[in-house]
Amino acid sequence: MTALCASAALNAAVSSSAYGVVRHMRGDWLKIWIASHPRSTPRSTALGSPPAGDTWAPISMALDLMADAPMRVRFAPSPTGSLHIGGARTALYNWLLARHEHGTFVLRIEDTDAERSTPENVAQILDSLQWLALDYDEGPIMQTDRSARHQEVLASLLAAGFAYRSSATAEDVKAFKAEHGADRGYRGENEGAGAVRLRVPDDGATVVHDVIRGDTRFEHVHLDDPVIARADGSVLYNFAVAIDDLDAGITIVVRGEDHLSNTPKQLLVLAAAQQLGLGGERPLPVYAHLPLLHGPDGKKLSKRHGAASVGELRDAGYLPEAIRNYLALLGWGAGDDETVLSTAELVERFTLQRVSRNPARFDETKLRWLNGIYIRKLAPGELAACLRGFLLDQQGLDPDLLDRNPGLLEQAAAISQEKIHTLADFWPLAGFFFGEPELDRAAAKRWLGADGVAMLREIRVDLAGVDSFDTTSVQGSLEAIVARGSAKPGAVYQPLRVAICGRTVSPGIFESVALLGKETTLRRIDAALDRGF
RNA sequence: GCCGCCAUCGUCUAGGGGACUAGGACGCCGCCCUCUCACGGCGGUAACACGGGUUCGAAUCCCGUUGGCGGUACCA
Repeated sequence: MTALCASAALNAAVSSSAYGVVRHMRGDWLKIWIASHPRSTPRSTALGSPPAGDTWAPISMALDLMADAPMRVRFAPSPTGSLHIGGARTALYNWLLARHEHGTFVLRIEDTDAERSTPENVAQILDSLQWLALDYDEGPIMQTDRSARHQEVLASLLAAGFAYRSSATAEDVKAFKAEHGADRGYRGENEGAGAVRLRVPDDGATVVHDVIRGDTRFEHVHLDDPVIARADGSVLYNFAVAIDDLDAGITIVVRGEDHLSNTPKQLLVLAAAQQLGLGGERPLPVYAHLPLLHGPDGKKLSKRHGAASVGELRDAGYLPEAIRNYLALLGWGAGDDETVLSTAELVERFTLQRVSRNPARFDETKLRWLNGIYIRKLAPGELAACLRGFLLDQQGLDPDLLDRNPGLLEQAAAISQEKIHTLADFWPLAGFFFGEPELDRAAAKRWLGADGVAMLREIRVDLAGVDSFDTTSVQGSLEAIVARGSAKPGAVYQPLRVAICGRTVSPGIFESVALLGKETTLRRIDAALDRGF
């Protein structure tokens, strides 16, 4: 009992040191927030009495550990597909935590599923992380590279009787439950051959110390003996993840809530390894299970939900910093009413205590809004650089189109900046600066009727007489037309807009005409006139 | 089925016994600005899942119900 308390306190102290969060100090005892939800009512403990529960640790022990137990976190994606938004959010939270605490961020690739893991997926995940600017300090550790160590531990577990070989099938497990009750965990026999199962004791329970959810208790009697290695000896997730986290010295495992139910199995593996002295002096990690991300319909996020992967977000024209900001807000809040937070501010303010327990829906409209904010924050030159990369790499545009006229992209970017929400919005709005636009028939019908054509003739005459053709002079010329006629401003500007860009929407008309230049503007007016409506 | 997690506006959230007539942001609606679209400004719409209990007092603590989600693979 005493030993149990001490080891729990040890864990608590280590994890606490990792965040540097100490709730209370009383005498020789220090209260740590990990064992119950940080925002829950503190457990009452009489002054001077021995600490109740496992939220208290001796101060001396904690201080010792704090000194040399820096936080180590990891992100461990499985390369069975591209990096999805949920994975990106998990990576971001780990990264923010590591940077906030000056800890270490380890990347591990969980490729033990040879059937579904591919090098292409690994490359894509690495690329997505790099694009999001989530840099790691160690790794990538390939899980398959660690098979020697896995085999070593597996053999020890087998030899010591913590695990056994069994040929039991899913049907056997079902039959067992039919006989012993649906809530009774499966227990097998050592057959000396077959898959390796971990032996779960019937009595007792494993408690997951979760810094977001508090303690979650899993009664052993309900737990199946988990299969930890295939019949061919290759190890499975719940085994490999536990050993790898232990060996990497991970102090806190931050991952999706879908792993919560698996955690007791991993803890049981860890406990067995520790009893065999296979983990050195290292304390076990504590856990933080993040709420899941759902699609707009409340279902699990999938390919059907539009931009579900980081690559698709990139193709849709979102900026990495906007994505980091938005993803951070999905399950975490700064506590005040701030929603626009730069990455530096995120690092500064991020703590696990403020992570929500509720699942969140991925809603692209808010991301669009945030992305617009970040686009407007960019200097025109920076925006032009972003646009150039996007148009060339994501949209496969011919570089000649952009480079034919040096400086044009930056100027077009400058006058489009407050009108676009994503990089993808730019070309439909401002592509007419770079080549002949397509004419929108509805726009022509509305604005290039008899009145429009007459107005266009008048505009053509006046603009032909403008010499310097900068924004100011163009504006003066066009406003003069409005002033001397009885037409509303729109009756002057819209026909001209449709003539030069083919549609009713464009950047400011004065800026657009000036940037397009006198020659092109007049030519497009003539073309519209010739077309005859 | 079993085991577990979760439950505040349509969405993301603030809230942790009295400060709640429940705050902010996105969206939506209206007005202002205005050459279009945007941007910006102002205003509005809209939520404590339900039922018990504890308490002088519950969005907040407890229990139950309902609902959602996850796990239950020789996947991760």
